[in-house]
Amino acid sequence: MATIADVAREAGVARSTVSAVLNGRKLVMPETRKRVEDAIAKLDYSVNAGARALATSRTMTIGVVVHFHRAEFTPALATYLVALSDAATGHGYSVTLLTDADGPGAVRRAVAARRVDGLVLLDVVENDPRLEPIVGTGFPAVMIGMPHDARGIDAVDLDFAAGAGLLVDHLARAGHRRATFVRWPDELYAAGGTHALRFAEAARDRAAARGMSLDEVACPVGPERVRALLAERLRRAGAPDALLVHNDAAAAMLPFALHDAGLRVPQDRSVVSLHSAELARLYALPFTSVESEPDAVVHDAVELLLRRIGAPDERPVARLVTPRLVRRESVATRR
Amino acid sequence: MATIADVAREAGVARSTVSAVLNGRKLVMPETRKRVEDAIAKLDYSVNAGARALATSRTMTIGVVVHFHRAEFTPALATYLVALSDAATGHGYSVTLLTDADGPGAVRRAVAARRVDGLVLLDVVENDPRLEPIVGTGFPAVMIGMPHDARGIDAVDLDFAAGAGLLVDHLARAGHRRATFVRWPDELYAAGGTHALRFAEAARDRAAARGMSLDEVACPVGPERVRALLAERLRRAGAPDALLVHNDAAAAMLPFALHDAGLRVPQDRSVVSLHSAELARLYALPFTSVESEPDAVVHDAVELLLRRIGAPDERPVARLVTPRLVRRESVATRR
DNA sequence: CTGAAAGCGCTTACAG
DNA sequence: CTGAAAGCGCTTACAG
Repeated sequence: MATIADVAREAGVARSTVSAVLNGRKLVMPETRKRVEDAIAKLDYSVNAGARALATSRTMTIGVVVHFHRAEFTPALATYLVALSDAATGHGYSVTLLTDADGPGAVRRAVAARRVDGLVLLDVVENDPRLEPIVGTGFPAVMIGMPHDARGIDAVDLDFAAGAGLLVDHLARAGHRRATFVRWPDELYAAGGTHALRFAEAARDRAAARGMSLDEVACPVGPERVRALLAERLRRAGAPDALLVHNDAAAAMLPFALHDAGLRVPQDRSVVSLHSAELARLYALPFTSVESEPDAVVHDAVELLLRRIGAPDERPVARLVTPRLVRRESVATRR
Repeated sequence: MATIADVAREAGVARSTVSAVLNGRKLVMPETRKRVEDAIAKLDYSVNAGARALATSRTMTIGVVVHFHRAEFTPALATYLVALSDAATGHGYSVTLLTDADGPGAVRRAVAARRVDGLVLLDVVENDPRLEPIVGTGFPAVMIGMPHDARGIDAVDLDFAAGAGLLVDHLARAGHRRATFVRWPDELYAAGGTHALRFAEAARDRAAARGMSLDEVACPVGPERVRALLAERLRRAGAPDALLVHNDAAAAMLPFALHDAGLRVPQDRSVVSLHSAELARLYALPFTSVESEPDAVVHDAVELLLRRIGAPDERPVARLVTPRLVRRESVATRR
């Protein structure tokens, strides 16, 4: 493998001159530059990333910290990882995966070994143990998720409250005065799933403001149980003819539960939902909905992180991604 | 951040002695070792991974190359990525993500910049363009997937032929003489999805050997279309009362198609399937099946890759992971 | 505008 | 068993 010394020799210049044309720092005579570029091409030279990192104290890599529970069951994770890698590559950064059964250990080791210039933490929840190693250190990091106390760390997330507002408004404008709010199980709210809390609070507030009443159903985990529960609720006499859904498992099973109950959308039931974009694709969900915005969220996260790497001492930032309503004709107008 | 020089000073020894206790290469007097270890603890010292990499020419990181098409639609990808990262971490390696809309570009750059010691290529297909940058270079790599021509690169995959054998045998032993073989669309076989080919060929051979006849149905893409097609085939007069499935979309929709057709499993239809483990969990599939073995496949891939990094010149290896039959009472005995 | 020198934080022969 | 020195492949002041 050719080194910068080989290139310098081939071009008949000093190594520092090669370095100068490599990273465009200094002005180099066009003719000299040409000689260097020819030598680089001839020798098929590439900068050794590790050597550059040692000299600059910049690894040009970011670590993405996957929540250890997340690995279990998550069609969305890959989308975020690939999007992160693409976004980072666009800025000349690499992405290294930080996973660990033991949670904060992977973060601590990566930071200590100076393997990464910054961190992206996926799916941050309240009191997330992965924050421990970096809180107070000023190490550049950005959370995807929005815990109540950001502890001085930058954060990006979809604006779940605004999403709830869009969906409730959509039902209200269609004339619905009552809706079943199919939501996550209570444990999730208790465990600090802040997106769930933000959605639920906003949904209740907006519904109240709109004079709409909400029947809440906390859905369990597991496709079969969800399907059975939903079918039972749908069949109940006097059930509202609109559904507001914030629960991926429920959204996925809802078409089948509706089928089980012999109900058509939108003729018999209007449905709106907030769920992950991957879920919508995987199950071809036919509902008017607000979807997660992995590309936008990741784009902002990388942008914030790189800014933070460049300016570690600026005030922490929280950024909410504006949700969009995707219309799919699952809401009928009521008189 | 403390350096090895700080530790040496603190312990009153030479840097090389610190290095020796760090990587246990040389014998160090117990008392000296203790002084060094105390200094390390006191200064909270960690080796700078980049500096070590420069000195040893070993980055201790492996690149995982994600097929650019895969990002689109794949609940299984995250499982493989997390499993890879866990397995690599267990051997002291990091994992960096190599994605690129332009396919081989990411591989070429990572190798040229000496960012990685080796590569894991996920979901390799026939004539995979990601192989181009490394074929013939001897750069350590292992494919997950088993193209017809391995081009000198190590490969690991589930033994799809053996999986087909297990499933056909299971139906045959239960007395079935005919089955509908629900398979992938023709395009997939044409495009070089070698797992599909290996399964199909083995299924036909084994069925013939068992005196079982197979009605083949190539399933299209898209949940709704799959569901409709399956329901139609299931209702047909004289349709076989057993199904052999190798198509994830079809497996996912089959419970619903059976429901649409008013058929019960196993009373009306026996079903066996080979599909991804993630799919089985996500949809709670109730079929006796052979599932992908992400943990075993990834374990073997990492093992082969590390061996290859240590011995670049040994002959290429192909390893098949033995499939297991998971019984779920979806097959009834016929007389 | 160009080049010689020092340094980034390690490891590894090689003397002692 | 321990230590001084050279080197890994870069970048960056600093002279010229």
